Amino acid sequence: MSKITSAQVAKRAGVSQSAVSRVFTPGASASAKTVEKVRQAAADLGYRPNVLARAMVSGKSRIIGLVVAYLENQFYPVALELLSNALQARGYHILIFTAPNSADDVDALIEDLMDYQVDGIIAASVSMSSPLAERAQHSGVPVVLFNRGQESGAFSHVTSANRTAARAVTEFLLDGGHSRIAHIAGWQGSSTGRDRQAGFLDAMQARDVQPFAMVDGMYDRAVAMACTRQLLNGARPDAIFVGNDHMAFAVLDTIREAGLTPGQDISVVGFDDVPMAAWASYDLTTYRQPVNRMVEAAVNLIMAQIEAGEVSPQKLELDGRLILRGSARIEKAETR
Amino acid sequence: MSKITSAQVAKRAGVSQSAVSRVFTPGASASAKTVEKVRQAAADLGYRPNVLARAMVSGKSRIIGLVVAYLENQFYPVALELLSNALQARGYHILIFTAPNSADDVDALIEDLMDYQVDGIIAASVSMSSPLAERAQHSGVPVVLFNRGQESGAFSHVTSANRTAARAVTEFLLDGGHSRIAHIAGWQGSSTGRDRQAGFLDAMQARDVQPFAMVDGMYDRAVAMACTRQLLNGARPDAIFVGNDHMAFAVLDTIREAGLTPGQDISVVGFDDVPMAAWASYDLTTYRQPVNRMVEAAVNLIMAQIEAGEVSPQKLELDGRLILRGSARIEKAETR
DNA sequence: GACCGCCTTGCATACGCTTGCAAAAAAAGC
DNA sequence: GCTTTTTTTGCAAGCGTATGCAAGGCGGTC
Repeated sequence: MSKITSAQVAKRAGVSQSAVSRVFTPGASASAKTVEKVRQAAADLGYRPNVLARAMVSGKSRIIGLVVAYLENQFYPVALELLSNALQARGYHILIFTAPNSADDVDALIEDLMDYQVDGIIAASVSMSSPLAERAQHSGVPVVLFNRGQESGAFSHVTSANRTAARAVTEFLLDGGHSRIAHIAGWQGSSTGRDRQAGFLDAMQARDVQPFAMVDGMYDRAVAMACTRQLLNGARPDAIFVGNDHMAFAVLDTIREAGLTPGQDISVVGFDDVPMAAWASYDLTTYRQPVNRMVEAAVNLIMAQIEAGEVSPQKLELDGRLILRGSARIEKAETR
Repeated sequence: MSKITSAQVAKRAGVSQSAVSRVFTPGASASAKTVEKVRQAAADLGYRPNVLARAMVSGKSRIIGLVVAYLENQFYPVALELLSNALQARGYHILIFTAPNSADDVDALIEDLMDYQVDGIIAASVSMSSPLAERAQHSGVPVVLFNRGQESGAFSHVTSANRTAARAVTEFLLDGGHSRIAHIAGWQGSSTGRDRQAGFLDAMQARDVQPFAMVDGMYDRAVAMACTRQLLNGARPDAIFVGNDHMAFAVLDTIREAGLTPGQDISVVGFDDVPMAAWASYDLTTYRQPVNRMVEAAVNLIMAQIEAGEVSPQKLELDGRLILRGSARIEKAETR
């Protein structure tokens, strides 16, 4: 019922309020016996410093705003958990904002977010509008884009080396003897979707082979299924490179629904390597994004920006690797 | 860079700071022209009220602490998203705390949580220790348990009618002509795990049939797989009722791995009806928890407690329904 | 035109804490 | 023991906002 304040603790310990504050402020000076008296009194009363009040005067809330969408894609819950743990370990916590679809709403949401005086913003799977960029920049709140790039140099971001990775995936399929390769791309409104598609095209052009088909799967299960049905109609591709695992599962389901066997009749490769990709029912060959390292990098970036103040934005691209499983035929020579 | 304060807006608008405050406080009185002047000045300067400062004086932070674990179980990301949206719609936001395993750590974490002066706590898939209960109670912070019950009358909670539901599931299997029914239970350290197991036993005893086997799957994929392998060894069950979908997927994978066909050789029924259960590769018959209604109820509960202050804890149990899919054989007569 | 009541507005204070400053106390040096 | 240096401590001023209170402004009534 009652909130205990530092003043109450001070009275009980027979010291001044500021003494109490100093005891609970790391790096402040206090004699051993003051510390002892205060600790005791605090324990008796069940006192804990009020983070909000502290935030007001210090200007640091120890809150990181996380904007997230696509939570149905397992990649994000996983990343969320890792991010939360990493930040908790450093004394920060995550205030969640689930992103709506329209860009306008995202702007409103970020405003909302900044009202909380967050120390930093991590935007996962969300692009930011330019006016917004200005706002954040102007308020001096560091922003890190996670798993999404930004051409305009305003923000830091951390992604996979999507283009290179997609190129590697495509080369793997070509090496596997596939010649009719389709690409169900990630949403073309996102940098990841575009970059992976570009990598796909890079590889195809380098080998001088025409894409069998290329469509935008919108990172959506239903759309991916519809695309797949379309592809299976008539002359079929012998391989499909899918923009992420979430869609790849839909593709696999659809292929089976058509009575075909993935990895045999058609090869399928995804992107992300979410835990589910390893589950027997899907057994999806996919490019593993290094989530752990991505999270670590994102956290380091935002911490550096918070602590150092002005830091020039960094664009980090991390390498992952292709994980071979059963959903895609493998080059003869490579078969062990 | 610069934070705009209400005082700056006041100066520009030629009014007092309190006038500015009143314009941004719903339900406060201000003349049309003051409102106009202030709004204009605020827009010019890009002013937004500081939520933290507001929280300090009003004592309401508009932050809800959410403690969550098991994010790899799709049920929780889904619930998280719904919760976040529902709360955002009411002007609240979620501060995330990912729960560790040990109970001690949970306590530490809640302390941590209360430092942020959250207006309420929603604990999903987490039990709370008694000392903690006292702390929260004493601080007057409403707590709602989500998808987990609590015998001690301290907190509100919202769950499915787990026992009844599990009983219905089991009866469905019995009606389907199964006689060697095993139960891979949810973690027996959780109320949901225990209640569902109790419901299973209720049904079995009512029909006077012995469980083929009953083991604790710990809500863990690996454990569930191990249990399943064990069960498939030698004389097999003809049906397995699994404590949640997350484990049920593991069971299905394991059954297939053994060369058997779920729904034909062995029936499998899960609990939750996460989106993935409907995916073709799993096609899992399962009991649908009414997540939408559960979330709605949890939000209403916590709001009521926040606004009304002292409210006697409510224990809500919502009904869901069995969703028939391909993973379990159906009673002859019911086959359409 | 004087009087009454109501809506607006500014003043001042409080919320719980940190922190610069200067005084007091303790430690160190001779 | 006395001065100098260092550490500890209390005082007081904020941080940005909400709000009770009293003064001011306004229209309406007779």
